Amino acid sequence: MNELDSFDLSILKVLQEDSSIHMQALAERVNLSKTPCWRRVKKLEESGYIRKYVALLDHRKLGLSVMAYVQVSMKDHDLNTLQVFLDFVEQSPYILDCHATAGNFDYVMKVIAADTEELENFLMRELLSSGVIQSTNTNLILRQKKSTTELPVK
Amino acid sequence: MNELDSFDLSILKVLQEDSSIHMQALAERVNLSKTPCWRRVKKLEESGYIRKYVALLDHRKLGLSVMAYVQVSMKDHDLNTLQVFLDFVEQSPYILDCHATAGNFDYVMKVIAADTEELENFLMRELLSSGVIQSTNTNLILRQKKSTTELPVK
DNA sequence: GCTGAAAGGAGAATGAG
DNA sequence: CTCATTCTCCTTTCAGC
Repeated sequence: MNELDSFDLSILKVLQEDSSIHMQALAERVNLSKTPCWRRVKKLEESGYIRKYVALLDHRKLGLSVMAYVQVSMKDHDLNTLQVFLDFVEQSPYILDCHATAGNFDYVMKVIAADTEELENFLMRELLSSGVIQSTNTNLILRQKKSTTELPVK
Repeated sequence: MNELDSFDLSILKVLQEDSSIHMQALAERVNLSKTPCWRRVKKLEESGYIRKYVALLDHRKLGLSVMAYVQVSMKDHDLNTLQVFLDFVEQSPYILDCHATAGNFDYVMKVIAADTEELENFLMRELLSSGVIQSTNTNLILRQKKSTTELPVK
């Protein structure tokens, strides 16, 4: 699948807002009839434009009220140290995002926890005890103003 | 809906991984039969534990290869200035996240764009021209190591 | 390529035990 | 929760534009 036309883009837009929409309603919203609309969706799934369908949960209802950005500097930058760190990141459910950034620190992570105590425990017991971290800098998130999974399509 | 039991938590876990799963398969994975499983899902939707169902897209395939954290300081902190900024944030599709943080800056935003030029344009033309920003600090994301919408359930 | 219709089947939704 | 039933909608195939 090489290029997306405006129909494909419209479909992606709708689905990343609400994937529980029925094929019939989706078709109407993008001005197609059911069959071609369905075919396009399948194509977008197969070609990987649509990675997956997920349910988004309410973190507050789940008792996860503390979020923070944690900047991390590594002790060393050899492959082994890196791998230990990345394995840790992958495995930890508290870490929602982790990116290597240009700047003073090696990585920025977005972390979620039930409360500051759990966050503290995570940072001290789990993260630092992995042995590969030189220093961290934690910025608590005071208020979440916007958080979306919708990419700017079109 | 007050408390979630282990069945509910299992359901949430599965659905935030893959919401395209069929009710039958979901029921089997959480060791329930179809009907009670379906009833629990509906309850979780109605009570707001499940906020929405969405499709996650591949940002690279969509030509969005540049991401950055942009830290922002406001000129003033009166309600009006704040509102102008938040309206701008809400309205801009480039801004995926925006949080008020404890620290030197007022807000941290996660921004996505096609390339550095588009990012630059966004920052200079759109963000700064809103007139309420004092200063910004941009950290390009070099490599995305982990990015998940799955919350630590249970 | 698209539309429209139509058939079949799968799965969602409901009600009773 | 299980069972059984209803019913909606998905999915495919066909025709024709």
